[in-house]
Amino acid sequence: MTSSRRRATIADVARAAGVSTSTASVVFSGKVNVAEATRERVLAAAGELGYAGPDPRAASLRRGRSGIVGVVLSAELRHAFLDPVTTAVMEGLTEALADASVGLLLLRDDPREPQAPAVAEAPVDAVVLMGCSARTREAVDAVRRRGLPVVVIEGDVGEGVPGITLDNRAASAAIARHVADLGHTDVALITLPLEADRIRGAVSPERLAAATVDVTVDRLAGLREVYPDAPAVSTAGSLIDEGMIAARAVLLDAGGAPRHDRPTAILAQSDLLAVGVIRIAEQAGLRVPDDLTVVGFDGIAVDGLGAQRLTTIEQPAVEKGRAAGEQVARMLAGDPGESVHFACTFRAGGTSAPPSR
Amino acid sequence: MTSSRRRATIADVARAAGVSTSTASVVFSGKVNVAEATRERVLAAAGELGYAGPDPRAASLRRGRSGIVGVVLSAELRHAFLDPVTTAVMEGLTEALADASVGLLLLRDDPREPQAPAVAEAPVDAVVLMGCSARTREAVDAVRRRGLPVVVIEGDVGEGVPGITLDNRAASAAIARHVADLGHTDVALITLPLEADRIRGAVSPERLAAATVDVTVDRLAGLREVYPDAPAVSTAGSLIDEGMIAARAVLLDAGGAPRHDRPTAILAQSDLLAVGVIRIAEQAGLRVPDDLTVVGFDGIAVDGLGAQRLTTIEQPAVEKGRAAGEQVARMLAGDPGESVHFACTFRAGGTSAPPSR
DNA sequence: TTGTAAGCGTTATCAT
DNA sequence: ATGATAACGCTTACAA
Repeated sequence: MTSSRRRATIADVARAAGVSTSTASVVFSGKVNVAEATRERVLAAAGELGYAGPDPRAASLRRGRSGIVGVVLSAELRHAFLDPVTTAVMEGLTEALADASVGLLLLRDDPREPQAPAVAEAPVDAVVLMGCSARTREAVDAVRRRGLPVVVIEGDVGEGVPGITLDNRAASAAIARHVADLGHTDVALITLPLEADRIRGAVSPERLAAATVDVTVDRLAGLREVYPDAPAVSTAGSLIDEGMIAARAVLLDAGGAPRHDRPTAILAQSDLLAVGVIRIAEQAGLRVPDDLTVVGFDGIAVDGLGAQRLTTIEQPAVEKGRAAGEQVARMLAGDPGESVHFACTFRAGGTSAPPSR
Repeated sequence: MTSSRRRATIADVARAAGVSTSTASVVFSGKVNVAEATRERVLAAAGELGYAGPDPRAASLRRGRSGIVGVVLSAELRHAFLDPVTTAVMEGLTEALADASVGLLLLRDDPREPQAPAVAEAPVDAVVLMGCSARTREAVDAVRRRGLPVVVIEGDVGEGVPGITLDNRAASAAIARHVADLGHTDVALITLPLEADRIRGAVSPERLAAATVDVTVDRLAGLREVYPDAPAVSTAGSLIDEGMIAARAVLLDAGGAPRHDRPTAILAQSDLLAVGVIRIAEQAGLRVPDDLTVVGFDGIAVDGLGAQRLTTIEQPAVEKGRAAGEQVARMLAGDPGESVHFACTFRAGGTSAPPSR
C-alpha cells in the first residue's frame, strides 16, 4: 500500500506499471493521448504506491514556471486588507490570473529587512506591486534582473515597468472644484499617509517635499490646484478610525465641541476617512451636509455603509486589479506589457452642499 | 554587461570567475566559509553577467523545500478579507511563519472547480486551511498524500491533522446564559452561513442537519443549550450588511416598523452581524440595550466602532493564527504537530440589559 | 501510442 | 578553502 522508505516518484510508478516515465508523465499531464488501458494501469500503480501526482517543485524547474504570481503589499498585511480598495484590487487580480496561475503569493515589503527582499527568493513567475514606497524599487530591480514580468499598481517605478495608474490628481482637482463651486472657501484636507512610517499630523511643505507615497502626493496636488492654501492633516491609513482622529483635530476644540473657526468643508482622500469625519461631525452635533460638507475618494462599497451616499470620486478598483492581472498574463505569454491608465469619475452624493455661513 | 542569449546560471558565473559551481553556489548561500578574494571574484562575475542569484525553482527542487506555505480560504478572497477575524488570523500566521517561509500562497477552495484542487499543484511546503467546508476534505487528502504538513483552523478534518480550535459551543452557551440571566425569554438567533452556498433565511431542523460549516453549527448548538427553541436566521457571511438584512427580517414588519412580537434580545454569531442588528434597531427607533439586547461573538476591534462596547465573546484570533503557524513550523522541522484548543472569554459590554417588557 | 534521452539549475556530499 | 560529482523529479522533443 504505502512504501515507507521514500516518497514514490513518477519513475517508480512507471516501473510498477511497466511503462516508460514519459508515458506515466503524460498520463498525469494529459497533454498527449494515451491508450485507455495504459492510462488505467498507470493510475492503478500510482494508487498502489501512494503517488500523489507530479512534484510541483520538479515540474516547475523543468517547465521554467511555478504558476505563482507574487503580490507585494506595502503595508502590513492586516492593514492592507482592511482597505476595501486593496481587497477589490486583489479580487480583480485573482480573477484575471485565474487561468494563468495557481495562486497569489503574499509578499511583505518589509522595510526593516535590510537584505534580500523575499521576492528575490520566491519561486514566482511574475510580480505585482501594490502601493509601493520608494524602497520598493530595490525589490523591483531584483525581480527584473531575474527577467520576471513586473507590474506596478499605483506607484512610480521607473521606465519599462508597466504601471496601472489612476488620474488621482485630476480627479482630486475635480472634486475640489465641486466643493469650490458650492461656495466653500474655508476647507481642510485630510490625507492618506505621506511616508512609509505613517505619521499623523499637519502637512508642512517640508514634509510634503520628502513624502514617498505618490498617491497621497498626487491627490493632494489635485486638491491644492483649487485650494492652494488649505491646511492638510495626514493620517496613518485609510481607516474610519483615522478619519475620526483627524476630524477631531480639525473640527473640535479641546473640550470636544465644534470650534468656531472650523472649516465649512472637509476633503478627505478616501471614503473611509470621510466616513470617520462624518461620524465625528455628527457626534459633535454638526449636520452633514448642512453644517459641514464632507467628500471622499474611492467610491467603493463599504460594509455597513449601504445607505450613506458620499459625495466622492469613484475609482475602478476591481478593474485596476484585473488590468494588472491581464498585463501579467500577457507578459507571461511573451508579449510586452503595457501601462494602463484609468480615469475616475465624480459622483455627487448627499454629503456636500453650499456653506451655511 | 548583459548576455542576450539566455539567462546566466550559476555555472556561467563560476566559469567566468574561474571557480567551481559548488564554490559559486556557496558564495550565494553563505553556508560555508569562502576566501574573501574568491567571494569577490564570484560576485563580480555575477554582476558582469547580470546573474540575480540562484533560481528559486531549482533550489527548491534540490532542497526539497520551496519556502512557501499555502493558505486555503473557504470564501472568496474578497469576502474572506473583509472579515477582521480572518485578517487577524492571517496576521498571526504571517508572524509565526516569518522565519520559516518566504510568504503565504493564497489558494482558493473553489467548489466549482471539479478536478484537482490548486493546492495539489502548488509548490508548497505545508498547508493551512481556514474555515474549510466539507468539500475541503478532498484537498486535505491530496496534500497529505504528498506528505506535506497540514494544519486546520476551525474545521474538522479527520484524525491526525492538527487543528486549531475554539470552544465555540461552550462560549456561545456562556453568552446565551448571560442573556438568559438578564431575564430574556423571547430571543432570536442570527447565524453565520450554514452551507457553502451561503443561503439566507430561517434555519429549519432539516437545514441544520445538512449544514457543513462547523463553526456555525457549534455556536448554534451552544446558544440552543440555553434557548432550545429560539428561532434562528442564517446570513450569507459575517458582515454588517448581512446583520442588517437579518435584523430587518427579525425585528421589523413590512412597513419597516418594529413588530410587536419582536424578540427582546438578539444573539448574533459574530460582532459584525451584531453591529448590523444594532444599526437597524436604532434606525427603527429601538434603543439598545433598553429596548433590545444585542450580543455578538469575536471581540475583535472593528474599524469605526471604537466606542461601541459590544457585549460579546472574545476570541484569540491572532493567537489562533500564530498557533497554526507554530505548528506548521514544528512540522516543517520534523516534529509532530499537535492540536491547540483555545478558550474564549465573555466580555460584558453596553449592549445587553434586562428586558423592559 | 509509447519509449529514449537530454536536460532544467541547484546544492549536498565527499574528496582533495 | 575549493572542486568533482551525483542527485533532486520531472517534461518534452524526437524517434520508433
